Amino acid sequence: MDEKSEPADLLGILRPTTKDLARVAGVSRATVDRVLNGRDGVRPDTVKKVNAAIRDLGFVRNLSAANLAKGKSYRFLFVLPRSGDQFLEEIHRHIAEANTLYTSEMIRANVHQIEEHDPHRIAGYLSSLSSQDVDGVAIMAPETPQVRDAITRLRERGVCALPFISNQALSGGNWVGIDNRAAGCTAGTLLGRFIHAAQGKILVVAESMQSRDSLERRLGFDEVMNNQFHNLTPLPTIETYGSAERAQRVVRAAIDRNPEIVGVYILASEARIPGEVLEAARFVEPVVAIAHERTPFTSAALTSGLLDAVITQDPGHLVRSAIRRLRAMTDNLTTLNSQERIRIEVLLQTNL
Amino acid sequence: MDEKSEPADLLGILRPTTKDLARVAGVSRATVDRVLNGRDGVRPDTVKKVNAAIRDLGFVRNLSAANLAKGKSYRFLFVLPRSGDQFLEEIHRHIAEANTLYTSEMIRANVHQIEEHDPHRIAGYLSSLSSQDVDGVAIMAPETPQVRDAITRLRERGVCALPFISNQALSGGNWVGIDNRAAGCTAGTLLGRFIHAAQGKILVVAESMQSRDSLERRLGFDEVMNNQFHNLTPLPTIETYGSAERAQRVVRAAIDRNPEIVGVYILASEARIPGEVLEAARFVEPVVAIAHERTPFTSAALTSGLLDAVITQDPGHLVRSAIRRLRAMTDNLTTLNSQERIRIEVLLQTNL
DNA sequence: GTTGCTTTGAGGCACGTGCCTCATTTATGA
DNA sequence: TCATAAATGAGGCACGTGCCTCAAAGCAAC
Repeated sequence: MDEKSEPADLLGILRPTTKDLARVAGVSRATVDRVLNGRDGVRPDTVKKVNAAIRDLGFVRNLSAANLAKGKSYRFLFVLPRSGDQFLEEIHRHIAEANTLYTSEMIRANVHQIEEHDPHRIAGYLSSLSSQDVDGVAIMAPETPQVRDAITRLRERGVCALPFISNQALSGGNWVGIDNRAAGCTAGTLLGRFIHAAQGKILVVAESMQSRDSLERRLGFDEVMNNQFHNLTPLPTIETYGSAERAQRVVRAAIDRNPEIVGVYILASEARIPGEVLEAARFVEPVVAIAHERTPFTSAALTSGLLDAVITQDPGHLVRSAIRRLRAMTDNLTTLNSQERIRIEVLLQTNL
Repeated sequence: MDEKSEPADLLGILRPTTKDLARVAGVSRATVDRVLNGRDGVRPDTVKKVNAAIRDLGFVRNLSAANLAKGKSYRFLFVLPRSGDQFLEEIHRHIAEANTLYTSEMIRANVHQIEEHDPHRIAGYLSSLSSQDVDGVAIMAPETPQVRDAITRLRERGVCALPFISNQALSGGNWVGIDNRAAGCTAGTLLGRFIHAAQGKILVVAESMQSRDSLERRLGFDEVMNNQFHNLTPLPTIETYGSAERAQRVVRAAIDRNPEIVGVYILASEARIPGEVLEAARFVEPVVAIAHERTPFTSAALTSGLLDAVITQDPGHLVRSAIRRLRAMTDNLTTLNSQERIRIEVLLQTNL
């Protein structure tokens, strides 16, 4: 493997076909086909013979040929919240890009937008989908029992379902998004080490603590704070519920109540709303601030010095990874899944 | 695009074929074939008619069918230095993994190892390759005129060449690896902000400053230091040349000469050699240390506290990205290239 | 009008697999 | 032993494209 291979190997890839399988297994191509595609009416020991041939020859189905024969195309659907923040806009843009990118591979990804805070409607919509309409669905939705059940039933109907960005507990590693606990830890470590004050309090702002993402980030953040930075005291999470007016009120109040604030951690994926409040606040002492997701706002805030670091996941990578994962799931290739870890990126003023 | 598409769209992807092209353009399939594959002997206005049909129908060649018909497989080659550091071992492992992952797509990647410090032999080996043997080559080699020329000639012979991890100036963005200047900036910012001392010196250790990577990292690092951290003075780069004995000597000497060292930046991709010297050094005051690449050594060093941050690029992602890029280049799909940016990852004790 | 050239058409086979049908063989139970 | 069912084989068509041959048509110069 490490050494240069034989020229014969470099010269071309001659892979065994179903004909070879039939020859080696001593059966007909029809029987090979029955085994390969799991049709019944084949004696167990015949199945064994064919499987042995598959193993011996190292047969791997030629997906191009199979897809061509089946006239197969991959129809994927992204179910996203309607709320139009800057991060989601990027996601939309990258789905459109991915469509042109993947046309030659017969992949088509559509988008369905849905009210984020209505689990019933999300579940209802998912229930309306069948394997007739779509091969795989990437779902970005808060974790609720309804959604969880809808996903389970969707899978039972033969549609691949992939939690997207918002984690779902049931997924068991099979989802696309960052490890939010690790992201919270990263935020905590950077904040702790960037702050030079002997002690002080940390303001923590989220959109809502109902989402699993925020919870996990806060969990990782607190873990680091408690273990490593005893001089710093994180305040209870302030929730904006996506409202600028409310953000203005509650953040302002927290700042007034706590003059010893030396750091700010914005958990929310839309940092603009709490960010603008902070910008107006003008702390007496310089405050270290960290937020999530690269958006026009956070990029500008890094440059201006309002933010000191931004922890982000690349939206293009998220989209393409989801598509690749859905395709792999559709084709029953489990191998790929472990490989598509989404990386946590740290943006600083100097590496934008 | 943002709204749910018509059921008809979801129900299946019926894409125009060359037959449709022939019908719409009012020519035969043979002529369509001549135009599509750039054969000559077609009148200019006939070409125009076909191209108009391609545009009107939004025709995109079905790559699966084309590859099947051509019996095409992708034969790729990774040309890597022989020096067996831990980072390269990971690369090897991921190439092997990628091979099983991509078999069903008719992709095969081999490895050729070569003496890193002999540009002549590298150039000679590259010259021996032709499009008969291989479709694309990912090359990890220091930038020298010989190698540069060999790459140019390789491309002229119809073999895709892709600089891999080690940048080559000529590549013009078409390479796989991180932005090393940005990585150096990241190192500088983290080091500067992690250090709480009022002032001090920074030890900078590289394997060799002859590689473009190291130069670019140092460039970004100095930029940040000069602009933002006037209290810190980076020392001239110490080179280990990959020798533990030499590292021991020169690093030790630098430490003895500069008692005011408050930070260490290890540029080299193999951090183990200088790292072990540092470990033995036992500074009087705690020193902030940053290195590159996740390896068993750096991971352990983060956990033990020897290192405070590791800036890394995911080897699996590098390998898979290179393969996808080579395939796109082979198929003349330029779109993908911009999308395959490799992310700089920051590892801390808390997010391993 | 003839010759010689260029351009176009018609048709077919191949790639590897999926999915049919129909005939034939083999095993099972009465 | 025979009837019936289960298992297997033989063969063919389809998918969309690449690539080939050979014939026919168009076109130019003589």
